[in-house]
Amino acid sequence: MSNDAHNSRRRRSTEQPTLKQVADAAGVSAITASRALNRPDQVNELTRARVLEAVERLGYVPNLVAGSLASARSRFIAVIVPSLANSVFIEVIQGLQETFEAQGYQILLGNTEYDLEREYQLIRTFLGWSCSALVTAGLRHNEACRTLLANCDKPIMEVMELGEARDLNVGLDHTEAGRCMARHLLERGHRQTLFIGARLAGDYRAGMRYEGHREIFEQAGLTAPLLELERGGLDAGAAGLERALAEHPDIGAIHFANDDLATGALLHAQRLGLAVPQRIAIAGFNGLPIGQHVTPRLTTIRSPRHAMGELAATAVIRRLEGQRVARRQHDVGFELLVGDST
Amino acid sequence: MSNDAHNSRRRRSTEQPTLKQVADAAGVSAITASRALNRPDQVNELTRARVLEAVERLGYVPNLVAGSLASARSRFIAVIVPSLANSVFIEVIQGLQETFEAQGYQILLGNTEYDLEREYQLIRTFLGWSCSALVTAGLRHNEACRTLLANCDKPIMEVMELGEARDLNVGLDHTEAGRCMARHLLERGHRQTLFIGARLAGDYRAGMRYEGHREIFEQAGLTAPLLELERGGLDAGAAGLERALAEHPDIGAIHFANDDLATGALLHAQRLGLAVPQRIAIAGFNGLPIGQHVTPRLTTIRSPRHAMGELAATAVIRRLEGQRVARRQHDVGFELLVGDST
DNA sequence: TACAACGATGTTAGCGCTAACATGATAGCG
DNA sequence: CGCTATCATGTTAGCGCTAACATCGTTGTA
Repeated sequence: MSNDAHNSRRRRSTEQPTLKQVADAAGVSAITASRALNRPDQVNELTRARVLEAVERLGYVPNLVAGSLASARSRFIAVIVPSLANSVFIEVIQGLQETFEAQGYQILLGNTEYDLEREYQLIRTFLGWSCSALVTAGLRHNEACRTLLANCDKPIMEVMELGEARDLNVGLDHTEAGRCMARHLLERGHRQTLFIGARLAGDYRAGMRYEGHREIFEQAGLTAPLLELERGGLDAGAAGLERALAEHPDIGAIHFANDDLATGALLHAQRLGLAVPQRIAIAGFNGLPIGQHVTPRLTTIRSPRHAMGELAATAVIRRLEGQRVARRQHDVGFELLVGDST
Repeated sequence: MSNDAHNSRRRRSTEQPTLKQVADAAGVSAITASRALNRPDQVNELTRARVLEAVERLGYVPNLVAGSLASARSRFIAVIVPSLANSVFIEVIQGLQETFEAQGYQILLGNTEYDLEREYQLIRTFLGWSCSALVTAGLRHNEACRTLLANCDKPIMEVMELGEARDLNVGLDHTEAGRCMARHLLERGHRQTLFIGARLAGDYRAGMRYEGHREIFEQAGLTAPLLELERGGLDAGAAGLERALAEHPDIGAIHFANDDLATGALLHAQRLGLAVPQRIAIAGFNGLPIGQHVTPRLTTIRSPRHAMGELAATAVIRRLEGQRVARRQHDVGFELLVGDST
């Protein structure tokens, strides 16, 4: 005995009401109910009111999966970053999220852990979710990933750095940032300097800053040695300072790849009783708040990371809405914050 | 003239190959191809090899939207946090993400900005995506949200704090943490103390810590005034210190709601030439690395946030796989880190 | 008055995949 | 040898929604 019209092969799992039920309750067809919810201007105001009332009464929650399948569009934006441990990416994500969510897009966040193969897998997954657009941190991808991106007609936004982007690009010139800090150190009279970074294979943008740094010092006829650490963070910065003093006793300034390292070193110098910048000058990158609170204030470079996220999202949204994007490439620039540590 | 069998109402948008095409290329039916990809043990090894070869050759990317609709299951886990600006949530998210992604689940991240109405909207959206489970930070939700959660048969995990959870719960007792620090301050001989927090309506867990703090001091016959700031962060901590000294000149110790505020205050005290802890003792909460790098080291409470995420994810996964979850409620505890600032 | 133009709504046919059931071949066993 | 159990694969019928086309009344216009 079937208690239903045709229970031959039913498999509705949840008892959630469907759009059809809402439509029946409102006395309209399913498509009208759909339009009432998604294209309000295409239905009569009274009809819409009845549909909304039925939605409310039945506690209808639209099945977005079905909607995406039918329309071949989801309102997902894939966002792929190499790390969540680094606050830099968090700030960009925040800018992206605020802007996208305000327009009704949902972010799908992927974390590659600096692994390009994982990036490929993530992009595959996200494409499988018919995401509307892709935002990735960085311009470097592996072969498979480049193929996937090339064969995909969705907007692709590459953020953080500037360069030969596939499609849209919002970022800053890291090589130039490295040059900028190097020039500052030179101006301050530092001749014996060291660049300290961590895991530069992954954080290749730090490597680019080192290249800029080296360029300037070599132009001045000076060497610019590099010290690469196994890990990042405050502890690593402190350890890096120790190693620097041991391996390069005559060093006068250290250009750190980021503020975490630099702050760790600066606070450690305090503990060691080393005068900063007299005995050793310290510079960072990122312009994190902590750098402006330590004494002496850290010399660093600040980039508009939140704005970078907003600008990137805005450009993607314009593209998705079929509008022209004014600039495919946008340099957000950076700002040298001269503190008292150099 | 149709160049296709029946182009009456075609609307395939992308030219992405479908599972059917893969199946044809491999000489099997669609369902076999599906099984080859999703239930490898249910198909013959050779058949599977042929399917995988076809997948590779055609560059097939599974349409996860269609799969989810058909199976009424997605591999999404909704994760809802009140803020991304606070590194505390980031660490929990990292723990969640690592664990979930390792099991093939994708995180859908929502940010409520401490707004319970936004939380409701996010949960609606995520349910619309047929997420497999929901992880939310905190036990407080608004009426609509509670209804939604009550009528939803998916695993629900509430993290960060312990209490009357709807389903699963992993967290720590914030009231007890507040008591713990208060006892420490009492032991150190501090009688005139002040609790400083920011935006406690949103960060109600800080409010719970204050309640614990007050309880202990009132039991000792002492008052425990509260100073609430408009904003958080290092700057706010510095400003809070100034206000505390102005409004409570006889104060000997400040219990800050978190390490950001405490560190800001501690570094500002340095600049002001105030001896910490002799003139003013400072305590925080969270156990952030920076607190262990400043001089004097910050007294604080560390909670295992990364582990909290891992444990939460593990429990949810067990539930999803139909296994029994040993403990519906799990207290991850906390640890008093006695520094030199108290 | 006839006809186009438009607005509001409905009908039909999928989107690409998988659950449920069906089938057929092979193995195991008394 | 007939029976059931098991494995590998196929057929059918949706999942819940929306695109595309169709319909029907109402207006405006020559």
